[in-house]
Amino acid sequence: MPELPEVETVVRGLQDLLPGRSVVSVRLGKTDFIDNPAALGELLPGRKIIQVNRIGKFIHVQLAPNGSGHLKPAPDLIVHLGMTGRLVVRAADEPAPPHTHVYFELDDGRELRYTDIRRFGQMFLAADEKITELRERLGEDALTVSQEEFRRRVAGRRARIKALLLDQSVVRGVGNIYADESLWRARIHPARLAARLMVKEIDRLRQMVQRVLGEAIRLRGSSISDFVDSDGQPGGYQKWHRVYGREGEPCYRCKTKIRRVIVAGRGSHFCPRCQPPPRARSGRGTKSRKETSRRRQG
DNA sequence: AGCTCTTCCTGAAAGC
DNA sequence: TGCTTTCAGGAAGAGC
Repeated sequence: MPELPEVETVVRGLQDLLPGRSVVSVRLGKTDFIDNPAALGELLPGRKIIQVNRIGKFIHVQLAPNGSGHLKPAPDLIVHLGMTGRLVVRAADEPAPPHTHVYFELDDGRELRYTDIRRFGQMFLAADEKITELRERLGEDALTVSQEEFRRRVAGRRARIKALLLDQSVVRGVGNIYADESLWRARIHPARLAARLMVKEIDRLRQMVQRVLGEAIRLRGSSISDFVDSDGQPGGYQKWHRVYGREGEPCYRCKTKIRRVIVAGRGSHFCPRCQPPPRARSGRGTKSRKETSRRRQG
C-alpha cells in the first residue's frame, strides 16, 4: 500500500530511468480509473519526459510540449497508485503481469507500465492550472511540514488524531501504516481527539511522523502486499514496523500485547499501555468500547 | 461546517 | 474439501 515513502521510492527510480525518453504510443486495458483515457493516446505520443516528481502520494510525470503541436495542449501525466498500483519500466518484449492496464511505449524499446489489481489508483492529464489546484487541495508535505504549520492544521480540531493524519488536506503523504507507526512512537492513542492533545504531543507527533517517513524512505518503503519500486524490487521497512500488522504480539517497549481497533474507519494498531486511550467525557462507569458496529447483511 | 461512514475493487484468508 | 463471506484500505462522495 503505497504511502509517501513508497511513492518517493518509485519516483526516484523513475527519475533515473525516464528523463530524456519520449513516449511513442499508449496502449490501454481497463480504463475505469482513468479520467479521460482517450486523451492519453492523443496528447502524450511524441512528447519527451523531462522529470518525475512527487506531490504527496501523486506521481507527476512532466513532459515537454510536442514540437509541432502548437494547437494541442501539453498537460503532464499524474498517477496515484491507490492500494495496489505499480509503475514499472520494462523491456517491451517482456511479458506483463496480469492487471496491467496502461502501457506507455518509450523510444528505447522499453515500456512504462501501470499494473493495478484493484484499480483504486487514479490516472489523469493535468496542465499547470490543474496541478496548482491539486497542490492547493492538499496540505503541506508530511516530510517537510513545519512545526508551526502542523500545529495550525491539527490543534483544536475535534476529529480523532488518526483521522487527521490520514486526511491529505491536513498533511499530504501519510497513510494507514505510517500513521500507526508514528502514533506509537509519539505514544499517542489513535482515537484521541486532536483538540485534547497537548501542544507538546502535537510537536512530538510531527517529529515522529518525519522520523518514520525518513527511515522508511532510506529502506525504500514497506512491502506489505504488493508494493515494488520502479525496478520491481520490494522495500525493507516492513521489518521495522512496531505496531502495524502486529496484533497480539508484544510491544517493543513494554511487552504489552498490541491491539487493533477500528478508528476513523481504518484498522488501527496500538499499544494499550504506551498509548493510553482517551477517557470518556462524562461517562459514568466504564462504558465498554466494544462497539464495532457489526451490521448484519440483509 | 466538520466529521464519520460507505463505496469502489480483487485476492487472500477465515468461516462453516 | 469446497464454497461463501470477510477483510484490507486511498480517497471521493454520502450521510449525519
